Amino acid sequence: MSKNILIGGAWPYANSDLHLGHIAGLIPGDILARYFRLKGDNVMFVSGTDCHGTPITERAKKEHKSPKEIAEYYHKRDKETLEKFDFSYDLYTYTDTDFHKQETMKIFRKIYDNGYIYERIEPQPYCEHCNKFLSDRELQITCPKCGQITKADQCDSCQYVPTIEDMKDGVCLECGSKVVLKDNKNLYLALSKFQKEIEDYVKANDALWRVNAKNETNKYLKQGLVDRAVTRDLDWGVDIPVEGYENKKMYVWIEAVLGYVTASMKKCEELGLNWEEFWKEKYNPTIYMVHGKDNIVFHSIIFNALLLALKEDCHLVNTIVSSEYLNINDEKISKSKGNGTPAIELVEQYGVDPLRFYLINNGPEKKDANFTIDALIATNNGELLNKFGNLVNRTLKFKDLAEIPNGKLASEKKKKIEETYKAVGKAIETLEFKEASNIAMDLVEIANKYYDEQKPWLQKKEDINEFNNTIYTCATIIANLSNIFEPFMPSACEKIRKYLQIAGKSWNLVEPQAGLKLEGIEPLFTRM
RNA sequence: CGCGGGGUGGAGCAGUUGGCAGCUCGUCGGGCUCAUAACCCGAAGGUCGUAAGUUCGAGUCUUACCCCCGCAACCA
Repeated sequence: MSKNILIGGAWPYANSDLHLGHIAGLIPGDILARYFRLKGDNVMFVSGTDCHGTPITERAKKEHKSPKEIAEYYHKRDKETLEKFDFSYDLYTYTDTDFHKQETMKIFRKIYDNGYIYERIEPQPYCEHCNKFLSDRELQITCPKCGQITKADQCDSCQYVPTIEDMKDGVCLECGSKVVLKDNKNLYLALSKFQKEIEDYVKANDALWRVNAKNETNKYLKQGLVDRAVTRDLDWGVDIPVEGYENKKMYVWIEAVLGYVTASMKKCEELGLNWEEFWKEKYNPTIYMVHGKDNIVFHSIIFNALLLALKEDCHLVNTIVSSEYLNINDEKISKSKGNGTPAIELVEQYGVDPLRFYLINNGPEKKDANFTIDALIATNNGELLNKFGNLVNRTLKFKDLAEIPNGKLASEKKKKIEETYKAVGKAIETLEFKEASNIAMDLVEIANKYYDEQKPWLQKKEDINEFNNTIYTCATIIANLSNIFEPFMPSACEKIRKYLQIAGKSWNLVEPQAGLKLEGIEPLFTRM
């Protein structure tokens, strides 16, 4: 009975390299995707690069490039980074494709026709010199509360959020001219109409959500959902499929979040599948959204509201998988501190498995976590190499051992393996990834203990049958570790499968072939 | 009364519905030699930030207080 499972990884924004914090927040998605595939479920794991929005146009202007050039550069770079981290996306696309733009426009139009997107005319700061309406962040005002000069989205020093009245004396950040207030029309998404439905939905689904996801979402619900403008006065983005809005673009969060839908449509189209299996109520899919804590409300509230507004029997997001933040050397990752080393450089230097395992085992699952190179080295040498790598090596490269002996799997170890599948699976399904990796590692320790108790180096001289059983049992444990660790460290698992000629991956007990020649066994991990 | 996160053996952390305080590393002692000097066994080390309360029982619930961290922009 395979289930339809849609997993959406947050869309990286195309204006800087991905750093380790991004990877830490996205890795749970890959764990889920790999695990459910092993279980035989019908998985669709999608993401892509978010190409639109003001920060990219600002950056393009500064570098005398087009927004498209910036977006394409970072899309390529992010895609390569994610591949090097072994992310198993079914499709990693970007929002500037014609397909995405066409489909999001269709969805937008449907929501408009359904009456959940409506026009509102209201005064907005306008720069007569630049000849354009200014967004809050393009406007400079004197804060009426504390008197400081600040951008108009929020006061830099006292956090006050300016009203439209406060903006009438502002100046354009770009040219310094004083602005005027002028009527502008924008389209608004009627979030307020979904207050009740989203409240009920959250109550019914949040059992597995992290505390941060519940709190953030409830904070907004408690304040009452406020309608949000979904059009922007920009020239870079997705067009508005409504008459009279030819010179505006779609609010980036609206179309970016719809990327989960368009990407799975695209992939299903390529494969000749029906995308509705992952999104429509009648197919009973399970939907996971994976991202950092600052993305929560866009997925728990706005995205769900869009799905509701479509009125097409869409299934809502079941589970929000929201990570906390990763600090580097006890400091927040920031460009000004220069500690946001591009993740791609780290993975090239230290290898994918150690970084993945570290981020899973010590990552920001429930609270902010810290990353240091020393801790990475300790995890690599102590946990991975000394325990896991050594188990593989001492078994498969036992002195003068040429092939997997014809032995018998110790029954209590067989039981242990089966229990481990169950326990790791349960931990993954309840989003306890740190716990899951610990349980998996316990099996490694059990195997090392068993090895020492059996003393195969003595058995080999004294009782060859016992020796065969010991090595066969350990080889079987190793074979199953290649399944159990697959969601965490796919590269190392691939190596094991190659050594033991395990054909398929699965979430069931496998046994290696007795008589298999043991050749070309290389260490799984390298000492740092 | 701005918001949020956190204080658990030397370090880093786990403790989900209250029920004998756990894990990894480090330290000390022992065993083994198959293995990338890796592995295994044992030991020391904590009044769980402070105080009061609820309870047969509190790291876990309540209240007060103390301390640490983040909160312009870049930024998950």
